[in-house]
Amino acid sequence: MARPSEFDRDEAIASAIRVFARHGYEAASTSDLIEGMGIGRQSLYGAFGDKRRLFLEALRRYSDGSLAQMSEALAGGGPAREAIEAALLVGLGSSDDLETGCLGVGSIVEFSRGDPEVNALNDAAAALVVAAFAARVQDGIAAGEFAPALDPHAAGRMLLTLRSGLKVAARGGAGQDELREAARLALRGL
Amino acid sequence: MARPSEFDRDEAIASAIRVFARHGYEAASTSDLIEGMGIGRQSLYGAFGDKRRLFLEALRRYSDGSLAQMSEALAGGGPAREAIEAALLVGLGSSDDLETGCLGVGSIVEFSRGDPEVNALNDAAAALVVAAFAARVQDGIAAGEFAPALDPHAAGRMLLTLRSGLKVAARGGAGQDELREAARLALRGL
DNA sequence: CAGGTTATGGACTGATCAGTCCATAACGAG
DNA sequence: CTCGTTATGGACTGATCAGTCCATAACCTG
Repeated sequence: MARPSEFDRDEAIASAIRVFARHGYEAASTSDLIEGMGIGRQSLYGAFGDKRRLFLEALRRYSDGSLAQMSEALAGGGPAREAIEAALLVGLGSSDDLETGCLGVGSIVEFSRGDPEVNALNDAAAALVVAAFAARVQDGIAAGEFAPALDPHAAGRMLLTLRSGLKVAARGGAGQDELREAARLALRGL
Repeated sequence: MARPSEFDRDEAIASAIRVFARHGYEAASTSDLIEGMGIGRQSLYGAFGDKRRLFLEALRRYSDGSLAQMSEALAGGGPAREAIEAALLVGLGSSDDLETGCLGVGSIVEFSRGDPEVNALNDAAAALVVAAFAARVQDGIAAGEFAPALDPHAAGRMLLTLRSGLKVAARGGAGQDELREAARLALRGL
């Protein structure tokens, strides 16, 4: 056969996610990526195509991981309100770790609606997050925690919007306590 | 004396705000700025120093204008809830106008806490917005609209976070109706 | 009208960008 | 051990970047 890769593809993408999350797409140079991923230039192009395709793969994987974290939080057994609060706050990146950022929010802010493939990834991810929130809201209504008149899907969209705001606040330096208090206050409406 | 400028400085900055809001700081080239502002290269450097100082001036002016818009909405005579909802939604950029963006959120996402001067501008702007929200919340408590136990300052921070989320949603393509519904739902907690 | 001053536009610069080329290295199959 | 195949690293390319230089144009004061 042939010479095998010297790097682990999953680890390399995880590193690329960090680089893109820190700098954004445009401002992350291929040299940043090579250094951050610990691979050679030709390996990057051979394994991932080009910077854009690497970014799309990183965005897809980031969204998958983020949804998994939130789903796990939402699956918690306690009251719906507490599970939703936990899902809102999971993986935000504390003030200890100022280098992290959200690839989803970052790509929306950077590209707006200008890139069809980014749109498709973000739209799909948003639909899944909204659905996950909506399902837990529905549970809460059934359990008598929330008002019966509440529209679960609309509540889900509000919670996604709120989470975007929390991510911006976290990236802007807000501490864990401020974020939690903001989440709690907004959740009082459910 | 000397030859006078052929362009209006305020209009040029307003144009620069549009260019930076659309592309972000890094991705806005000096050629984009020159074209968007309708001035020559040397005029840009002569009048504004360099790209970075132009950006800082644009960010300052954008924040001033944004605060003015929100203050005007908050000063509306009706119920506090309606004024706050209006302030949350003002100037978000509808789906008709997909080119606009928020320089404040954009700079937080792009720079995180990495640029001290950007930090200072954004921190000052955030404090003013939070204070404006908090004052109107206080009014609402006094008028019996909101729960007396509500902490106005914490509510103000939540509203700023919510507004950031709404801006991300707007940039991601959300329509005016979705944005309003999300704002209303989150406001039910006050 | 003349002279000092500032604005303007176009050519230019060194640096950096994403992406390619190519010689070489490392592997499995025979 | 040898050969075909794939991975790797370093040099390289044309394009674009932010910012500068300079000759010229336009204005106000005297």
